[in-house]
Amino acid sequence: MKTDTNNATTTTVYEVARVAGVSPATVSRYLNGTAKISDEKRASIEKVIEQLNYKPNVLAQSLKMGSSRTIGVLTQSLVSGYFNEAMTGIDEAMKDAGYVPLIMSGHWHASEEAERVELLIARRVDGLVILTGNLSDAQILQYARRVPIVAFGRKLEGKQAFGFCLDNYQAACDAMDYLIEQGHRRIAFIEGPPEQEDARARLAGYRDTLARHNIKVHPKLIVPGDFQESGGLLAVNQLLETGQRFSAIFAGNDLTAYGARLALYRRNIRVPEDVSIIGFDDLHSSMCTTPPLTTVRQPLFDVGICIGQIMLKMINHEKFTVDIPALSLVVRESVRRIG
Amino acid sequence: MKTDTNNATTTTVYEVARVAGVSPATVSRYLNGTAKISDEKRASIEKVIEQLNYKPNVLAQSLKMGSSRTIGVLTQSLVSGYFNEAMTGIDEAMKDAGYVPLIMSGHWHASEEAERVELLIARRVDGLVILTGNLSDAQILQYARRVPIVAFGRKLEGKQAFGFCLDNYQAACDAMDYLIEQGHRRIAFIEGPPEQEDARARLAGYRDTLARHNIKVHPKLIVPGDFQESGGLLAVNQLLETGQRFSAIFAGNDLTAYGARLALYRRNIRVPEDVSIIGFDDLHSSMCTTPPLTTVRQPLFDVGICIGQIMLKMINHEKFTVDIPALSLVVRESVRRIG
DNA sequence: TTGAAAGCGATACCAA
DNA sequence: TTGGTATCGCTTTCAA
Repeated sequence: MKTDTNNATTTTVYEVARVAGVSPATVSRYLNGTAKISDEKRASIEKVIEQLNYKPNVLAQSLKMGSSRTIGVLTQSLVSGYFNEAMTGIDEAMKDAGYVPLIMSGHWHASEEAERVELLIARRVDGLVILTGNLSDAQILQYARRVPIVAFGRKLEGKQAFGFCLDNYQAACDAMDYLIEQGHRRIAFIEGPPEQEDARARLAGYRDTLARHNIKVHPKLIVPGDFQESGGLLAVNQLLETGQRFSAIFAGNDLTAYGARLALYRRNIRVPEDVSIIGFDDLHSSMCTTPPLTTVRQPLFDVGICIGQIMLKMINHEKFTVDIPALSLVVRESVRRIG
Repeated sequence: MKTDTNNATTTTVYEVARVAGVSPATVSRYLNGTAKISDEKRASIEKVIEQLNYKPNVLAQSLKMGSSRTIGVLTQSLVSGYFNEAMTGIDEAMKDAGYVPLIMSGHWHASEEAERVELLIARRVDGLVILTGNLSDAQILQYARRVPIVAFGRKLEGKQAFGFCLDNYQAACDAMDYLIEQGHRRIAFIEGPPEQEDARARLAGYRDTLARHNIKVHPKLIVPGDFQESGGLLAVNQLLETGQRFSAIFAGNDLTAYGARLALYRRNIRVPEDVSIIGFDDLHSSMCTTPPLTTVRQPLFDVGICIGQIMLKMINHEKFTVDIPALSLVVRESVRRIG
């Protein structure tokens, strides 16, 4: 009942073999270089392939070989500069090995993430990359029994599973040290979603560094955010409306910093003359904000490369060691020395 | 010589059938609801599937059905907010129909694009979406003989091909009308890459609108850019260094506007008090620049939805009509009324 | 309603 | 070096 989608009849190894006067096995051997072929047949096959514009059906190959040369990537947002920088690295690291990423987004929603993972597995991806998200470690380990997994944004070690994260805590400490070194004492902090490990680590870095410098942690200076611009905007409004005094803001991430900066702009509070801002992530656009944002650089591209390399090793059952990329403070112009 | 990648033996319809005491055909029928099944067998199958945690092999299904339920998307950058907003729309539009996007990037390089397209076709995607890029229309039409194509960023009409673009020219005219209405006469324009149709259309809109208002088109006010922040920065530097006078800048796109804004900031030129800026694209972050950027909104998400819907129709050989989303000016705070 | 078997397009083993 | 053929996991006639 169903008509062919493609008008042109697809050419197959059989077709090529027939026209070239050889067996399909030989054509396959030619394609994969699996065995020596007489020059005569080789020439013939080459000609026919050219002439018929034959392209092997990857689906059939995958089925037969038990490997789709595809690796599934579960991201949380197709539009996030943060995730997409990592995606680029993954793609870069795997493409030379002939792997193609199949990307799906879980939108930070555990049940949707689980659904996507099942979809990816059903498509027989050779490996799975999970970029943060809300799945439990137990669930991931469970999936790892079906497919090798490398996760980013959580520590994980298992039979076919490996996960790592960057040292957000240390980087937050460094950022705070910098702020304090620049003379800031009353520093506001805009949180990220508490269910995200990274967000908690940054907050911890904030608190601990203050404590280490014997600066009182003022609870009113810690305001909730959501890692989005709107959260940053609201947070600063709240800070201002409740009359807090602060000379600097440590935003949970760059997006938050953007929102915070806008809230300040609205009230004619200058950055960095009146208030300093420091972010976290170093999104591409942070280079061009007004003023350019001082922030913590997350080397996401390198993370992606790293993920890809581990994935490759795992797929090939090779041992691997990991060199986790380091976070670093990038000083631009949104923080001013005071006092 | 090669060991199984997956430790667990994959369960198949045969396995399920054997355990459930039915034929594989019946299991398949159950899976697809292709025929009535006795309650008894149905229950039995259900139980076994559950117990064996059976998931159909999509690869095998695809091979058999001649459809991979995958649609290839050729984008130009994995990190571009511009493209990714469209991606989201495409994903949204197609996922309910069970289609999954397979994304590859051509990086604005015709030969790489061609390579990716071949890869996508080899994977037997059911359809292909081409987001702008540098392939020739002829090449695309050629590919369309093998797979249905919908292209964005070019007008195209063919047997299995359809392409559309947004009216960049008209939107550029609108933006210019707005600037002029606000009293601006000396308006600088930062170009995009001339090989991109959109860039040319915007420039044409700039020129023509000026002409229509009997305002002299001053060649020195038109400076090259590259649709990146750096291009915008350089362009403004050039403008300033060659001593041009201008009260407003029409940036070829938002990224360019960001760079331009930074160049101005560096020289203590205020926006919009001293110079107004208008962008094009309305990237998400343009909402939060300082000041928020007045720009032309490209409804990329809607474009994505539109692309997805057309794709679906094409795959199903249904007629379709297209309602091309409109561009619109979004007035924020980067343009000031003068004179 | 059900089962047997052919076939999707490739690969690789076994013989020759 | 080559060819014949079984097989990957599934769907779908065709018969029963």
